Amino acid sequence: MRVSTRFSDAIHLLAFLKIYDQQHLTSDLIASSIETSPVVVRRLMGKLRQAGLIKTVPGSAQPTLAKPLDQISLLAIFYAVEGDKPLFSVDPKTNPDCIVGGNIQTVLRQYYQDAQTAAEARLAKTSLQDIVDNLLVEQAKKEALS
Amino acid sequence: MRVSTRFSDAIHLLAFLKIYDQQHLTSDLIASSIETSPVVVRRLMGKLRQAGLIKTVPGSAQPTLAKPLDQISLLAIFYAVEGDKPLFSVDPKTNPDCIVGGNIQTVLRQYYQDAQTAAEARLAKTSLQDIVDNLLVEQAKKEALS
DNA sequence: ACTTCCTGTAACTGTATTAATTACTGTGAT
DNA sequence: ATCACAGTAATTAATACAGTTACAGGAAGT
Repeated sequence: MRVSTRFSDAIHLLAFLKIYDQQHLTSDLIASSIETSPVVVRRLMGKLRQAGLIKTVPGSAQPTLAKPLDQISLLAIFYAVEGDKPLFSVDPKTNPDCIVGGNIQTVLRQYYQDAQTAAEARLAKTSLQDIVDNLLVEQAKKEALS
Repeated sequence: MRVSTRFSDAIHLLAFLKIYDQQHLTSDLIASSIETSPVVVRRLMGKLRQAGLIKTVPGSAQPTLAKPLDQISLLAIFYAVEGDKPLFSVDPKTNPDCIVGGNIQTVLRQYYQDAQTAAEARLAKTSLQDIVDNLLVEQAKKEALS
């Protein structure tokens, strides 16, 4: 397994909402920053809205963040777009008549959960505020060099 | 992102080598425990051999672990079969003329690396010895109930 | 009110990844 | 010498994503 770019794109989208906070923010404009299609953006916004991270009004081009930046963690975004799917997947069916095949799922699940929890704890420590701060720092570095 | 069942299957395979340590261990027999095809097993064994975790001799049905159980960590197995691929992937190309699009990869890579490292640290703490021990405990539980 | 722009979704397509299958070469064991 | 098996390439099949098209309905400007 492997996490799709949905997670990255969702973070991108939310940061974009903050940094380009203006009246007219269409899915087309956001899509041009992510370099994807507006439909993908709208689908992402659907998930983020369901998770209570943004507010949108159909027809109006005015999506807004539903919470302060520092109260949106990367983990919340991860759950919003990747949901329940575990990072590590166990083989759903193995030979039950074998000491290994009959018990491996039970055993692995526990260790996999530990590993995933460790990663999630790290994601929980970072907020959108950190991301936006870093984006602006990186941008300033570039401008200083040009 | 998401880790394929290769990782689980590789752990399964190695545990099987230990628990059914006998003269005649064909890829067919191992495959019947994982419930996959013998070719998949041989491919997995190829990667595990390259990583120095097992020893095999073509033609002989006698794969063996190359190290003591407690010196094979889940992380070593993970690297052997999943290698370089990161858990979280960043969108390879976003709009460079945008504050977000032009800097998001740099920023995310850092936080993604932290999260992955946290997960890997957890995998490093668990050895095949732990897995085999747990498999036998689970098996004993089952037998106690029957 | 009417027109235009936009969102929210469904349906379909293209593509990449993974596992399964087939087939072959070459080594080991008897 | 024969049989069993490993190693590996090539093909097929299944699945998951992202991209595209299409359209119904809401919002905004005139």
